[in-house]
Parts: sequence; structure tokens; C-alpha cells
Amino acid sequence: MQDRITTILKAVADPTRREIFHALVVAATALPITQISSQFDISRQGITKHLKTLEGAGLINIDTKGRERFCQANANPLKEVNQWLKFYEQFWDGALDDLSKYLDNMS
Amino acid sequence: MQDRITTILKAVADPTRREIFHALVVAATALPITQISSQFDISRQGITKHLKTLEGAGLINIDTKGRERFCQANANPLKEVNQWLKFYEQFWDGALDDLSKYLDNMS
DNA sequence: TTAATATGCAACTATATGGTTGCAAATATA
DNA sequence: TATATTTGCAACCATATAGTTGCATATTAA
Repeated sequence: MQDRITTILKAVADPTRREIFHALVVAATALPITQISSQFDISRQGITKHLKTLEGAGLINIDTKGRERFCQANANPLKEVNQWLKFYEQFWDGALDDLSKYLDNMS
Repeated sequence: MQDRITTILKAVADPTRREIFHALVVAATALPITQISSQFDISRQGITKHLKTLEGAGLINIDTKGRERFCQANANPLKEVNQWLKFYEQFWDGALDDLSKYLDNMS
């Protein structure tokens, strides 16, 4: 197959998947597939495919309870993207501004 | 088309494009297409396609001089990815560790 | 037990993607 | 001028991707 970082980047490169992931993150709880798909215009099967891709990237965990499958966001794989990015930070403009903003958020 | 962040993420979601981009970043200078493609196993036309995708994402600038086209990396679009990521940082584990590593790098 | 709900699987479609080869055109060199 | 180099364009191919519909199955509720 492909390496982890590629799998993760491909998962978040699709706008619908980013929306699904975001919805699950802000929900801050596990949601069954039907409930997720009710928030989108595409079919439940379309959503299911996206959920599988997200699961493959580790960005969601799916837990079966009875006939329902609860999906919960897991942001941890994004740490790998962050790590990949970090190297290039020295090559983009305004890195110092980013640091001060970063520190402002912490105080 | 698609929004900027999607264009950028799709550009870096391909491992070959990440390699090309990385080669240009570390080269720290503009390189002509033939020279870039000599570093890869795929054809020059394959490389050209990737370069166009990277250019479309703003990750490289192409400057024509005579018959050659010099490509130079531009990491700035990655700031948008960083901004997108930043929101999810609060949801992943070990954010404080990341901060201390970040500060260590600065000192 | 019967009906409703939640889901998976499979088949199918259209388009995008990553790659190729062949050829023409522009520029540089002998 | 004749030749070599660098590139773009176009056509083509195989596979991946994003989406669909139809149907079967498992679980829950009436």
C-alpha cells in the first residue's frame, strides 16, 4: 500500500471527509452512521465509504453497539501531518509571527 | 474548482510530489525540469504533470529563462495547512509535549 | 411475530489521477 | 547552418476515487 502520512493526507485532502471529520470532532461524542449521513447531501453509502477511508487513516474509531455503529473522531494521526509540516516551517515567511501567536494562545 | 486548502492538501497527498517538493526545498535554488526529472524514475512528462500540480497549489514558482524553466520551492502555502491543523491540536494527545519540543527548537 | 431501522455488500457509472509515448517547436551549441 | 537540448502538447491507458442504486441481513420496536 502506501505509507501512513500519504494515507492520512489523502484522507483529509477530500473536502467532504474533512467536513465529516470536523462534525465528529465538534460533536465530541460518538455518532451512528445514519445520524452523520443525515447532515450531508450525499447518500448513506457515500458517507460510509468516506468513514472507511477516515477509519483507515485512524482519524475515526468505529464501535458497534447493537445494530448501530458509533463513529468517534481521533485527531492523533494529525500529529504526523504536523510533524511533516514542521520541517518546512523554517522555509515559509513569518515563522516568528506564528511563534508569537502560538505563545499568545498558551498564556 | 476546489478551495485552496483542498488544492494544497491534494498536491502534497501524493508521495512523488512530496519528494519533488522536498528536493526543491533542500536544493534552495531554482532547478530546470530536466535536472529535476533526472533524479526520479518516472518520465519527464510525468514530472512535468506533478510540477504543474505543485505550481497550481503555489508550492513552486516556475521561471522561464531561454529554453529552460526553473522551478523553485515556495513553502508558504503550507501555512494554510498549518492553520487548518492548529484547530485540531487541542484534540490530540500530548499537545504540551509538542509545545516543549517547539520551544526547545527555538532556544 | 411483524414491521421498522441501521447497516454491509456488490455492482455499476463517471470522472480524476498518475503514468506513458510520440511529435513538434523553441532555444542553444558545434 | 546543422545538430543537440529543453520543453509543451496531445493522445492514450490503467487504476483510483466519489458517487449512485438495489438488495440482503441483523437488530430493535410495535
